[in-house]
Amino acid sequence: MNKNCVCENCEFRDIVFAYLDEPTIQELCSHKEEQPFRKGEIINHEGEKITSFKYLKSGLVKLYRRTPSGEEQVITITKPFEFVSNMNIFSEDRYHYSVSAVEDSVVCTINLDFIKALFLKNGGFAMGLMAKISKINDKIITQTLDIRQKNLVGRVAFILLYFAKEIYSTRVFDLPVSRKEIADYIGMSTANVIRTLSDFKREGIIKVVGKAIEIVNIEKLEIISKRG
Amino acid sequence: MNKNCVCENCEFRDIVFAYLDEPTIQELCSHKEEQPFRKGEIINHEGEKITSFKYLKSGLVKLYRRTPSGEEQVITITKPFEFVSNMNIFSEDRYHYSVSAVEDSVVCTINLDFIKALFLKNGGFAMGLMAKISKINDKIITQTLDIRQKNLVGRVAFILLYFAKEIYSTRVFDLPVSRKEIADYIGMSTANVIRTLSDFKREGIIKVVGKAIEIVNIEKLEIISKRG
DNA sequence: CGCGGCTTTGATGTTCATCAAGTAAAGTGG
DNA sequence: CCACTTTACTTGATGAACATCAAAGCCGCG
Repeated sequence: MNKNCVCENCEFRDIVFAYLDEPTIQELCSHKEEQPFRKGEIINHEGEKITSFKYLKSGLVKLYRRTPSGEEQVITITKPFEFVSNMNIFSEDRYHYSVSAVEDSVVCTINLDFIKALFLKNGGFAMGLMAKISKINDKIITQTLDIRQKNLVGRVAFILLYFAKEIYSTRVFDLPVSRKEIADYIGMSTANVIRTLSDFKREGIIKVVGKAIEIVNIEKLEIISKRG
Repeated sequence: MNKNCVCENCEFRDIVFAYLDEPTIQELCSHKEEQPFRKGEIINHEGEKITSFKYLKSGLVKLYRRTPSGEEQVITITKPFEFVSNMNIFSEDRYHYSVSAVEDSVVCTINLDFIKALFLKNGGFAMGLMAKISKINDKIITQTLDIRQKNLVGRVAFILLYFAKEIYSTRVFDLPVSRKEIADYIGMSTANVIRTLSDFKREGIIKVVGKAIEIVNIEKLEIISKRG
């Protein structure tokens, strides 16, 4: 199984596994495997069979699907302990969406049958997991609706604020994705995403050097995002 | 509680309550209340406290929210046994979205604490409910992504097919919503929804008289929806 | 039978995608 | 480590798609 079982310090315990007693956690831990992924690697693939329960321990991942016409639609980009690949483990036997690492990431994997058995046995665990998965689904739906409602500049502002506030908690960060991926995220063309970033730069709202972003005037960006 | 407890014939038993034994179902039934809603009435309101578990027994409902700027965003329109108001009963204490009846509807209501207790006690029930809620969330996300990817005509075609296939299972039906509500659903302007319907009519793909719709050439509509 | 809301259509303008062409950056093989 | 190749980024010009505005028709309801 895994070499160094450091589940003791895992944030996840507080969230979903809070209801488990020590022996169960030990057993869970012995069923667990940690898997590292490099930036760009695919964690799971649309259509693949779901055989394990996975959650992101560290890094950053992108949830996406491919449209019939072959383009990529980014559904969300999310950080540790939001196990986006697992939204339908109880309702489907195959993944509906793909997940890939947009930064070097570590994923913890537990046999799905083990989790299901635990779910059946332990009501508190079941409820914690249900709450967590509902929250994630809700976040995705809300974000999608928020984006849909905005125009181009509003969307770009929104996504910059999302990275700054939700993901990195700092006004200075490196974009983890390409301009095209941002475009696929907010449903715009790549050219116009770049154009809008250039506009923001010209107006002194942000500083951009390649992937490096600094939000200079966050208030203005908030206004643009809201008004958009 | 309720006068005539006809839960025996409720389709819901097969879905979520399949795991419950007869006494529990009887108890559940005695906790249940049926509530009728007229077309247009609000079933629950964004921001309201969630105090009960609700599911749609008959009719048709619209899940929506109001944007900061006051416009309505329709999230989905759905039929019985897809209890859309309950997607976050385990993760939030207030509704994030509003639900209203777009046709005369009957909603079954069960005290939330009772459901939660059952969820904790009965693993099978918990799993059934989890699967159901996941499925609904997934359906909403998939539909939103499908719509987002299409252009105007594709979206209108998609929504007509949705009513014809998913909701009414017939090529001839009455639109349960106004043109504006369709526009709010697919994220387009009302005028352009109407224009597109007129175009379809002119091309002989559909017949439209007020709210009455007949899909004449369903194959063509499918092509438009897919290509859109 | 007249009033108000929903629907319809045309005209106009804005927003945004697409195309093209050029530049920078990042791999890749010798 | 450098030349080469490829991929990502950038900007401008153009046109298509779509929203908005306005005016008129329709329909249900008091």
